[in-house]
This record gives sequence, structure tokens and C-alpha cells, in this order.
Amino acid sequence: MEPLTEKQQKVLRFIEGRLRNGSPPSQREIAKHFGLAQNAVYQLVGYLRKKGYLVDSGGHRGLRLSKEYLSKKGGPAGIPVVGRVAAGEPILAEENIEGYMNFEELFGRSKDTFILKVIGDSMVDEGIMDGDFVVVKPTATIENGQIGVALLDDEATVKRIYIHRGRIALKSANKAAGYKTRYVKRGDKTVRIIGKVMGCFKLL
Amino acid sequence: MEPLTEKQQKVLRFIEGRLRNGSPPSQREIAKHFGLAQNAVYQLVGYLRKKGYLVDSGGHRGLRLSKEYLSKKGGPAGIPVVGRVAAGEPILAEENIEGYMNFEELFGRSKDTFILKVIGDSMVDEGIMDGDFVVVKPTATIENGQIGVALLDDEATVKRIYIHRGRIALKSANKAAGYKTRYVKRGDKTVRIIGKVMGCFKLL
DNA sequence: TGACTATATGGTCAAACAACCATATAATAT
DNA sequence: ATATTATATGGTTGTTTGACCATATAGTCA
Repeated sequence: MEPLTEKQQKVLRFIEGRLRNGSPPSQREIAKHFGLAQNAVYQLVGYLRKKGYLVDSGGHRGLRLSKEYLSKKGGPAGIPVVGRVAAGEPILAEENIEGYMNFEELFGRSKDTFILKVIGDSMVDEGIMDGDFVVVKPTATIENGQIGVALLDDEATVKRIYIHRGRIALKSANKAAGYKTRYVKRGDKTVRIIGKVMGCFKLL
Repeated sequence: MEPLTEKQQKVLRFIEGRLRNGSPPSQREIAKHFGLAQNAVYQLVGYLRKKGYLVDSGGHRGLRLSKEYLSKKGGPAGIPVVGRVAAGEPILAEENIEGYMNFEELFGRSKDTFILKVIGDSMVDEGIMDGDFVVVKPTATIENGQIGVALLDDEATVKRIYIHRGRIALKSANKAAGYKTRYVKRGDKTVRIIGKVMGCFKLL
């Protein structure tokens, strides 16, 4: 991405702040904040768009950060990821921070993403335990062997999903109970793949 | 808080969705979405304001969720948590949504919260596996037996932390390798408790 | 010298916008 | 019966807004 001038950075930072706090500012609001004419802002915003930092959604107050820029900086609400922690330094010193993580982007959040509480230990070998939460993204297709959520007899279950000889196979991962595989006919109305599991989290 | 009518709920949910996706909708956008006149929305929004769900920031596109409502539902960027999934209905139908989860609030995020990548299987029995990420909140104190991060010989380790007879004990949770407990003198300079682990997540 | 980038002002304009008015209907509560 | 609440339409108004035009200056690069 093309580098920004100091002025452009300032304006971008202002817009980011406002986006975090609710909604994007109008050009006139930006102008007022920096003591500029509305048009100066129009130009600056033009550069930010041209350089790929901002996206224009069209209408009034349509300023958004571009996906490129968001992924570059780890999203608007990124939490710092710490690599090696050196003894003397403060933990969040710049040297320790490897990057920023943003849950929304991490889990590939889209409008229809949802969270499901896991019941049972069928995926314990994958580190998904009873009481954990899985982040599910509804999809039409699923890759063979991916962990997904399937609706089986009206009950949502988290399973590894395989397509084997035209049949959908749901596989648990639990050594203790044995790796159970349940085959269900494709098109069978009692099974329906809902989506794939993007991630899992637990609260301690 | 005063309960909402069905219509009011629908409008509120629409506004919430838009707020999540960037910026609040205009009254006309809401009206168009529901096939109403702008004025009908003006009235509905008036009720939502009167009942304390929305706050009016003034100008154009000034709709915001009130603090009351936000704290009630768990934050602005909540992902819907789905309980039982009924067969026929769309997954995100109102009936299925039990609530909303917000990572930032879930993990008790503060300014100094950070993420640490877990190396090794020492906490595998707790469902924290190699490659997972833990969300760490720096704290001065830690409750006995809580999972925390300690700096041991300049290496950050995720362990259950016990205070036993004036000594800090770090305990792994891994049946296969046995539950190792390492005792370190309190005040020993080679150990330093950094904070407690608020949660753990993995990407699949 | 000339082209281009970046920053800046002042002015204009059409569209979008929230607010408000008058009016209507149906349900509920007093 | 009457008042209130909730929902709805159509129309008006004054403001906000993004876009655009003309113009200017200062710096960089060919």
C-alpha cells in the first residue's frame, strides 16, 4: 500500500476513531476538527481512497476503512499478540508485539456468522470441549474433512464432515469413546450441513 | 426497560445490524427496508428513543444504541449465540437466538490485555493445545488454582498457579506427561506472574 | 519549463436527511 | 365514551451532505 503523508495519516486516524465510536464523520465535521475547508477534506479523502485506505459506500457519511487496510492493521479493535516476552521490558513494549488480532476477522465474520455452545465431549481430541463455544459460518459447501456443524435429527452437532462414496459421514474425535463415524445418505432429509466451524473459544 | 412491540423490535434489530456493519441507517433506508413511509420510521424511532433503547446524537444518521441497552445485551459487536436449531427455520431466526456475545467483553478486555500463542501441550487436559491463543489480562494478584501466565527463566508459560506454603507452584495439566508441579520461591527473581488467562481460542 | 502531487479556499448544487404537520385506523385502557 | 398508544400515509421545510468547479501555492521530478 502506498504510504500516506502526515496530513493524510491524521485524517485517517480521526476517521478511524469516529468509526470505532459509532459512525463515520461527515467531511464537514472533519474539516471543522482540523480547521479546514470542507473541500480540503474532500481532497484528502480522495487521496485516502485512491491509495486504498478508504472505501466509499456511496451516500452520506459513507466512509469506511478498506479491507486491505483493516487486515494490515489487524482491524479496528485489534488485541496485540505478544511473541517472546523479555524479562526486563514492559510486556506490551513495541518489541514484543508481533501483530494485532481481531476476532471478527480471525473467524472470518460475516453477517450470518453465529456462535454455538458445544454440548458433549465428541470433539475433545480436537481441543473442543463441553461448554466451549464454536464460531460457525454458514456455507453451502464444506471441504472434505473439515469440522462443521450439521443438523442431525433436529439437533445441531459439531463433527468432522467427510463425503465418502456419495455419502455424508460425520465423525467424532474422542479416543476414549472411539472414533465413531455415522454415515448419512446425501439428500437424506434428516441431515443438513449448516456450516463450517471457523474457530473455537473457551472462557476460563 | 420498557418492553418493545414486535415492530419496534424488528426496527431495532435492523438498526443494530447496520451499526455492526459500519454506520447507522437513515430513516429512509429503514423505511425502504420495511416498505414503510419515512414517517412511520420516524415514529418508531421516536418510541425506541422514548423507551430508552436508542439515543439521538443529533444530526444525520445519528442513531446510536443507548448505554443501557448495550450493557443489557452485551455490547455493540455481539455475535448471535444460537441455542436450539430447529429444522425448518432459518438458523438466525429470532426464536433461535439466545443472546449476543462480544469477545471484548467476554474476555474482560482492558487496555493492557494481550494474546499469547501457546507452545507445547502442557495444558492439553484443559483444552488448551499447542498453537492455541490465550487471552491474558495482566494482574497483580491471581486466585489460587487459576490458570495464568508466568515468566519463568525469561520464558512465558501458561500454567495453573498455586500458592502453597509461601511458594509459587506452577502445575501442568497433561495426563500423558503426568501432572508436573514446579515449585518456585516467592520473590525468586526467575519467576514472575504476568497475569491470568481469561480465555483461549483456536482457529480451525 | 512543464507535469504532477499535495494542500488549501470559496462558491454552487442537487440529493439526502431529520423533523414536523395533518390525518387516519385499530387496539387497549380508563 | 374518551383518552392513549401504536402504526401508518402524504406533504413540507430547512439543514446537512458529498460532489464538483475555479483558483492558488508550494514542493518534487523529468
